[in-house]
Amino acid sequence: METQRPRTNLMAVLEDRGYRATSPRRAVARLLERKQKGFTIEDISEELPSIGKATIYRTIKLFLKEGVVCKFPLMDGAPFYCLSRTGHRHHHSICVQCGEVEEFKAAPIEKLLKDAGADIQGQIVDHRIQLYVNCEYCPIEWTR
Amino acid sequence: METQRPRTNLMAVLEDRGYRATSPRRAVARLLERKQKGFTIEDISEELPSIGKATIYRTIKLFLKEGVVCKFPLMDGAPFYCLSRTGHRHHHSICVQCGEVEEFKAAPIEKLLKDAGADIQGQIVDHRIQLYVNCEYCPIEWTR
DNA sequence: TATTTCTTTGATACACTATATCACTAAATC
DNA sequence: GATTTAGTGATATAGTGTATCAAAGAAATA
Repeated sequence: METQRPRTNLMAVLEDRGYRATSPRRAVARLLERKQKGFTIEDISEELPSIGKATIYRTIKLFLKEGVVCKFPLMDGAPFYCLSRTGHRHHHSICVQCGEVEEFKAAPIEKLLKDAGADIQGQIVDHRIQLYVNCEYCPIEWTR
Repeated sequence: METQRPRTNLMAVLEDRGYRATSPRRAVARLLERKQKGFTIEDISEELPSIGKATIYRTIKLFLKEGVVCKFPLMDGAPFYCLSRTGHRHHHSICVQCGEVEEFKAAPIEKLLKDAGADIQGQIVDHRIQLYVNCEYCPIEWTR
């Protein structure tokens, strides 16, 4: 049996990859593991004021490289991060009100777009999809 | 009959919207109208060195607001711009080698994702799709 | 066309996200 | 415990973009 949201042991990932287990990394890892929603670097930095910002950036970037954290733009382009729960290729739906992030998988993009009748020239190398949503727990705001 | 790539009269768009026809704006408009590919702010600034950078940013932002220019991130997140040829809702495929940008339309995202079997929670408010491709005129590089 | 009004410009300072540098610290290894 | 080497924090710097504000110049009016 598995919980609905399996959480990676972030520190273990780094140690497995040969990185050192330092206390700043442990602190960031612990904090991220408790995150239920997406976050900004500023969020992390404010919650761990004793850790240098450069280290926050470096540590998040490390997690990003190791595939346990994802980065994507909000609607206004501002960078936003979240824990990757599956590790597999996926996309994100971000609640524009509360910052909750859900992962979703879709058919391979080529098939998806072909089925949709899109006419793509050339060979697809990579792709990005972001969905901005009102999550099921947030009242819908029609101000946009 | 229409050419394959109808080009907007950018200056006319601004004048129709009540903005003043200044010479920096005319210069940017003329330059953009000749662009066959995507571009960065730096590109424009280098090609129009006598125009202040703030004005370049302001003018591109104006075109963005009026819907005749699009902005999106490259694979590394760097901002990239292109002329909008259709004006309608669409997505972009960007050649990772030459910067050529093609617009494509797809079925409404809800249908597209539903057909693909994606399980989306909540109400979709907005979405972004970027395809990174090798365009038909660029040799495929397998270095990635 | 001269005058007035009000938008726009360019220079500059600043904000924000992120990386580079480098002396110092602290893990891991010997 | 000493040595080696990776990592840290402070700071400077880079890149993208906006705020400010005096000066310039469109457009409107007389």
